[in-house]
Amino acid sequence: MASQRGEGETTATPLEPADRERARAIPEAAVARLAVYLRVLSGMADQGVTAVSSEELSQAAGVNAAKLRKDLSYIGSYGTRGVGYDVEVLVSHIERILGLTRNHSVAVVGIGNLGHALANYGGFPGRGFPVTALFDVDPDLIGIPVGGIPVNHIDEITAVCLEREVSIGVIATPPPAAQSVCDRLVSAGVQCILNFAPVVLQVPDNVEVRKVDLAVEMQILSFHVARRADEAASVSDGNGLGVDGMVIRP
Amino acid sequence: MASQRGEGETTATPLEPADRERARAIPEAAVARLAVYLRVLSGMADQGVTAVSSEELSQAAGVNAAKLRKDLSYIGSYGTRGVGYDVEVLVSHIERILGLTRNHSVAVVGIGNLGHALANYGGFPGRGFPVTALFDVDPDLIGIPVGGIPVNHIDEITAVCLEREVSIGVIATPPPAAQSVCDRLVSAGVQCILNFAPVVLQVPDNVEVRKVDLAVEMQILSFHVARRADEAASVSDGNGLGVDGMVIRP
DNA sequence: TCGACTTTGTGCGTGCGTTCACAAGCGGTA
DNA sequence: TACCGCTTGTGAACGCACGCACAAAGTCGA
Repeated sequence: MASQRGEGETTATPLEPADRERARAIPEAAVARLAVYLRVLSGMADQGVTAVSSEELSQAAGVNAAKLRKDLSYIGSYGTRGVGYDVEVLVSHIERILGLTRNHSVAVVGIGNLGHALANYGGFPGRGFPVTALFDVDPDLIGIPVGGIPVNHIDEITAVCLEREVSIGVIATPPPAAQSVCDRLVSAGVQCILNFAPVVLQVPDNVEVRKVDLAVEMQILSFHVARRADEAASVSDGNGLGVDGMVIRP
Repeated sequence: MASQRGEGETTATPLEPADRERARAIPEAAVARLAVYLRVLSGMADQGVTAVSSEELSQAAGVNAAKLRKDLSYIGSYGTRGVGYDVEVLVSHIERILGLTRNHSVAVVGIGNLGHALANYGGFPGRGFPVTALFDVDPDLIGIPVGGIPVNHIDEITAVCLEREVSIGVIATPPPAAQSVCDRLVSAGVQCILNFAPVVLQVPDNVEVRKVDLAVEMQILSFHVARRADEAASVSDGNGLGVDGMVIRP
């Protein structure tokens, strides 16, 4: 982590002070949507589309057109009134704001089913996220290359992360190991963590954690299944009476 | 597997009308947190803890205590003032609200790296989500069991989903196939979809979609890396010190 | 050059979700 | 039984984000 930004020359495009100001003010929700816009725009660019209106783009991204324009306004005014947005221009500005002009070296910890899948994505979806280090505790895995990267023992995490300038750590371990792995990543200077383990991680303030929690996602869906089923039931059973005779539906 | 929910008598515990009313009013964000509370509580129950205060529970779940109490109040008043909550009671009420008293049969479409990983979880984290069907287009995969379930051809999706009463579809296909798979799931009567493909799915209003988007997650982290780097840069124009006094430039 | 049309950028009202703060309620204790 | 301390449950204030609606600003055709 120490020399992530090289001295003198850096591969990353630094943000203009005006943009810094902006970046600080972008709502988290808008950042997530910007990433979606970026993907849609990239797809359009690949198909030779050069210009797009907020209406078209918003529809492709599945959001409200006004919201999209507001989101884009957070990063500056790069549209042309009466015409729309230049796809290339928008792509490059979103990439810049999202920090995608620099490479983010990724380490995956826990090479089980999920870890394998993640490692094999190799250079994550959307590029710019090369997986450069893999870790596990299983002696049978150490040294075996997965997706082209040999697996290191987890004890080497600090040294390897520093050496390869890992900026994002992905935790794909069993739940009991997650917090300990997290602590090690943090002490190796990793400030951004993507956590697949169903555990609430405790981290210092200066570390950013995003969690991907399958169980929670499934349970949210389950909630909706149940809600739907109950709505259907309450329509079909037809008495509209609550537990103690209280009328729920007027 | 065909008779997961018997005809006539259902294994699912129906919600009382009073709870139905409540379930409808629970904010989406709160539902997600309830799932987290549930996991923490289950862990506590396994360790023999029988009672817990909102303060303890909120800390373990990584949220504000007041928010936790409000979240719990959405599902009813099951705490004891001056004491706290009974773990078992809370677990069973959250399970009921989230619809976890019934089994939710899951189909995974796209048996690549990720699909394999998902299928092998076998009965999803937290139980209650048995994977009962797998689909792919690759002829080499058809019939091969993964995690105990043989892979079906995707053309059989409607028949198999209906037969096995699939209520949740998981899309783990390459992006170009996702929308088509989604359409097929919907026409097979699946109303809840968990989408891992980096595509914005278009679905009818009565279908619930949750998406897990690795690229977006990585890019959000990237944004934070960039923001941090810029903050450090704007601070360090002289002292070379980072946020917590750590030397960024040796 | 002018006018009509199109689309952006944004000020503002609205609604939802979070947080605060306190009254209500319960168990323990004298 | 009456009091005390603790914790819940929730009313109310706050803040953020969404969406509307419109002015500003640009293009295109005449």
